[in-house]
This record gives sequence, structure tokens and C-alpha cells, in this order.
Amino acid sequence: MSKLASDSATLATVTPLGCCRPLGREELSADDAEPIAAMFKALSDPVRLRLFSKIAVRPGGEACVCEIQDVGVSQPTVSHHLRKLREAGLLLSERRASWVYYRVAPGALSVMAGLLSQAD
Amino acid sequence: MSKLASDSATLATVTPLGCCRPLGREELSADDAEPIAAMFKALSDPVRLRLFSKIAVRPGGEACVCEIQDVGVSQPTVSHHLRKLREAGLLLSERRASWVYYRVAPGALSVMAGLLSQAD
DNA sequence: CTTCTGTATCGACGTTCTTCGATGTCGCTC
DNA sequence: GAGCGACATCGAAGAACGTCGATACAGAAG
Repeated sequence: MSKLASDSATLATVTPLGCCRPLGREELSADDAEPIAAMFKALSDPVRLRLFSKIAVRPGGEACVCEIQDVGVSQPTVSHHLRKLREAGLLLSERRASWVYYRVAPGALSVMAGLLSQAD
Repeated sequence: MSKLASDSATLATVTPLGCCRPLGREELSADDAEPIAAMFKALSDPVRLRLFSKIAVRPGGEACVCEIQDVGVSQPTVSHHLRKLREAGLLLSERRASWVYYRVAPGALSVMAGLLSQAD
């Protein structure tokens, strides 16, 4: 099977649960906390944050790996971080000819923003 | 000196930088990525996420440690996680008589929500 | 088919994190 | 002052993480 661009790897994709209520709205259950923590963890590394930002600022929220890999770490490390972002449901990947394009997963940002919005 | 409730420890408090633009608005610099990643990292653990939620749902966004420490880990571990949340600028702590109260730091949530808001 | 370029995977190393039991500290009460 | 309850800190053990060089894989080009 293709080793690339499968939408799910170890984690669920974008819509795993009935979450998305603000963190201050109702108390988070242990089961709900797990996948949400995984999304925050995906953005908890400076390199991943910059990679995500580099993709998000592009028109269409999409970029080839070759366009964003100047973040001060090696190529395998960039690939590792992009995989983590994809597994967390924040990015989707697609191969086009020789290049692989990553794009911001639709709804990913709004899910997290909803969690952080003020409850009152 | 008092070992408790100092508002800053290893990390800066709530407003470290000129960040707060949406991640998809302009590309994140390496220097800006660091403190932002630290905030996300604070919420990247399921136990911390639940502790934060337990505090945030209380009226006034405030709770005594004794009211929220049933999250399935030991008391020292709860204390450790609350410290991490405080160091990240997400919580403030204050001692009242025998009890220590933690409350959601004003503005902390909106900073992160602003980063995740849609750019378009 | 061979070579080249772009990207992913593998294996390893050092660092950081989560967790715990033991112990220390603060403030109240007797 | 002695004892107690609430919470923090210490030190250690195991797991998870970020990083790299080496290597494998995919598609394009010759």
C-alpha cells in the first residue's frame, strides 16, 4: 500500500469526538482530553509551529515541502515534523509528480480556536 | 522569599511578544515561535488540560487545588502540572489560609485563540 | 535501465517529560 | 509549642521526544 498521504496514521483525523466546546464551558472528560491534548502537542514544538505557519500563510493554505524546509533542521527532521502535524489532523498531504504538497486541514484551526474561546 | 505564587518562574508571563497575529496571517519567526510553542506545550498533556478545564468551568475561573485534584494521578503530580500551567502564563495562584487557589490568567485564552483564528 | 531529485523511513543518541514516594513548608488549631 | 492538613519540592525511574546520518523509495529525465 501507499506509505504516503494516508489521511490517518496513529491518530484520528480532524473530527474525533464531540468536543469543541470551550474549555471553560464544561469540564473535559479523561477520554476527550486525550485527542485534544494531541492536537495541542502537535503545535507545541517551535519547528512544527513555523512549518505550520509557513503553510498556512500561503494562498490556499498549501505548500510544497521544498518551499518550506528552511527552518534550521535537517530534511529528515522536517519530514518527521510534517508527519506529526498530519497525524494530529492539522495537515493533509498529497503527492503531485515529484513533489509532496501539504495543506491546512479544513476545520482543524476552528476546532482548536473553539476550545480556547471565552465561555462567558 | 516565598516559594509560592510568584507570577513568573522560568517562562515569561502572559504577554511576551508582538505575536497574536493568526498563524496563517504572517509567517512566524524563529524567535516568536519559541514562546508560543511553550504555551501550546502547556496544554499538550491530558492531565493539564483537565486541570485547566476544571478551573476554567468554575464561576470566576478559580478553584482550590483540593477541589480539582481528582484526575487520576498523585498529589505531587497534580502540583507539578499546576506549576507548569502557571509558568506558561495560563494560570495564576494565590494562597488563602491553608488553601491555594488557582485561576485562569486574564488574556491567556484570547492570545492563543487569536493565533488560531482564521486569517481569511 | 540508469541516474537524479524530492521525500519518507530507520536506527541511534541525548534530552526532556511524566510520574512517583519521601520529605519539606506553610498556616491553622489545640 | 505540638500536631495536623494542604500543598510544594526533591530525587529517581522509565517513557517519550527532537535530532541526525544513512538509507530506502517514488517519479522524472536521460
